[in-house]
Amino acid sequence: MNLKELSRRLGLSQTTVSRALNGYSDVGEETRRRVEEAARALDYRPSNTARRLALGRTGTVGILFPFVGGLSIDPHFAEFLSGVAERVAETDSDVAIIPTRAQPGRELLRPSRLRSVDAVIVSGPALDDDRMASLQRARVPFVVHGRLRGDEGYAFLDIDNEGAFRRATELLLDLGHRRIALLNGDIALAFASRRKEGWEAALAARGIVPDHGLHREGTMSEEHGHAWTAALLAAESRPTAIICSSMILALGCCRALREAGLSIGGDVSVIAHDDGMPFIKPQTMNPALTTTSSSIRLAGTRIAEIALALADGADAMGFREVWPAEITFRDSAGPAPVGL
Amino acid sequence: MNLKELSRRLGLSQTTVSRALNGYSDVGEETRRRVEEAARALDYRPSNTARRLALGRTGTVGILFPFVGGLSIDPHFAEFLSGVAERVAETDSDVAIIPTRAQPGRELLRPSRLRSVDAVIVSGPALDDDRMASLQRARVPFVVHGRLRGDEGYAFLDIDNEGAFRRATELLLDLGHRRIALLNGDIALAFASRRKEGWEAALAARGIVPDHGLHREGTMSEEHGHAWTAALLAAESRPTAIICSSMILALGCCRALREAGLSIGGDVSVIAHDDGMPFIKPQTMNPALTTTSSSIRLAGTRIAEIALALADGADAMGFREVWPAEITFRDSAGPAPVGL
DNA sequence: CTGAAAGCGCTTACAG
DNA sequence: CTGAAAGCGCTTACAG
Repeated sequence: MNLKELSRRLGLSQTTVSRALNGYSDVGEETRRRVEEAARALDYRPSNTARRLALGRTGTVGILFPFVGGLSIDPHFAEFLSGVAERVAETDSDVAIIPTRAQPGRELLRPSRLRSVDAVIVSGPALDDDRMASLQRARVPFVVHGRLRGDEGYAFLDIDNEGAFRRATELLLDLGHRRIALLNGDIALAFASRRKEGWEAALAARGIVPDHGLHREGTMSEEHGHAWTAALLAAESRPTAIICSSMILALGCCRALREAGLSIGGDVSVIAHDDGMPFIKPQTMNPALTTTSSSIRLAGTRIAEIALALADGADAMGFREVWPAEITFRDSAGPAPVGL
Repeated sequence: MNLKELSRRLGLSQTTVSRALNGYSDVGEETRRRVEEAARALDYRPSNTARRLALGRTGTVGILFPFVGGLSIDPHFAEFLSGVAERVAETDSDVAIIPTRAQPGRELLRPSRLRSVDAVIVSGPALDDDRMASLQRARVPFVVHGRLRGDEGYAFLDIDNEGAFRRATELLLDLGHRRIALLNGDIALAFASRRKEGWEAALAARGIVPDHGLHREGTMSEEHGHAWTAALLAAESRPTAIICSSMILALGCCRALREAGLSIGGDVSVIAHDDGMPFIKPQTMNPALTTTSSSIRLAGTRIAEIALALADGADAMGFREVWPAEITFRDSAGPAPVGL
């Protein structure tokens, strides 16, 4: 059942039927009713493809995976994607996943893919990320989740990673900690780099030279959280506090602390960044975890909104948002143990 | 730059240019070369939309979220999705995410979405799932990850959930355990239901009446793993072994056991189902976890292949696969403690 | 308020 | 080996 057939049966022109179905005001009340009824009865559904061709819009928003480790959708990205998908589903558009390989220099973005898309969401930019440049060259509207140093003329939504980790570090310094470790995400990624800067800035402000042995970075897995913590504890001079860039790292970190017989919040304080993932919650840990937090899912829905607006021709420069992270004090952060 | 313009510049017909670009054999060698060169030089990229309209294919594979808790992409589904996306990316097709609401009876599948899709992947079917029926009515080719009871005439790929959990239970029975708990996924979902059956069957075969107080079900979160285990330990007659339907549940389960001062593999044995998610690995746990395992990512790539084949008109009845799960014995499963 | 017609940018029988 | 033309199924000035 297509438009031609439907209008033939109704004895109306395609024009009128199309206008009736699309809610134009200049269609007779009675006519509209007849058309809508017939469409329902005959189970007519317009072809999206034809619609898109006629409208000059593809009706899809593309989403690029985080740059590094690009082949797996990690839980953080999954939650972000949920937010994006939920918001886009409220419209007539689709979300298309555009996997990109991590090999630098190799055709990261199949240009043909970009033709199927009205706007693109770039997730997890790396410090030397060239995807934004490619997109600009291809003149595809895009918005970045995160941002690079100079945040060069594109739309972005980022959280204040530097500020969040600076404040977390300050909080620990205020509690008397001096050896504060940071278990970070892949340092090639922009967010991890900023978090490191926040940590360094807070230490430097108190005249402490950051000990780079206390900074670990890589994939944010439970395994890494565990291994890095175990290694830090084995070193000659162990940290009294550990900041984790994700709840998953924190899980592994806490496991290592418990295995070492150390009390969390007593012997070693822990602060974790909480992206608001529903399946691991800081408040149900034991002890409850002090966190910096920001909903990555909400970021997804907002970014989807921005992408949709860009697809509609909005100016990218109108969307440059930095969200603050919230600090929540719970039991896992306590005073530095005395006598160290 | 479109086909019309490109062919005008080349002084050729659209027909010839199109055929040259699409690798038809009946184009002059010299002509093909000229066309390809010009296309590159002028950065010509065909419109996917127009292509799709002409070909009568949408060039996209849709994927439906797991039925329950449909709004969030949980880590298991994310890993599955990674496999799907990776495989589909090798073709010219796109993956479109089609979120469905969990409210039963409400327009779960916006029919208009199904028009944008050549084939659909249904993930996480529920026992009373009506999406398959909808898809059959709409005559959209689809493949299900999982299956329902009667596996009614559709393509599916499932793992042997019943067998895996039966064998896990048997293994524990062989070690002398009698009170074996099962921390399960949402029992409304087909996979959880089958796992429960496997557990019951193994117990029944040894003349043990399944104690339904030892069966817990719901979202597979760390929090639930912890809370359920804590509750089981608080009961008058605690289990000596616990089977977890996912590594995330196992994480919470082990945390509760450690908090209770119980040794894993000694006081209480643990077996977990491992979907092969890269960020939580059973072999790096302490002790290493005994598992039933099957790569959910591999299932994703295979399911994508099936969906692609169905889009090409393959017969759905040719794809009915049940994959076995592998059992790996590690340290978390030991003999039942004596004197209980 | 309604319709005839052109156009979106491709593919592909069909003819030469 | 190449081209003129129809067709995919919509939308939308434009005319009446």
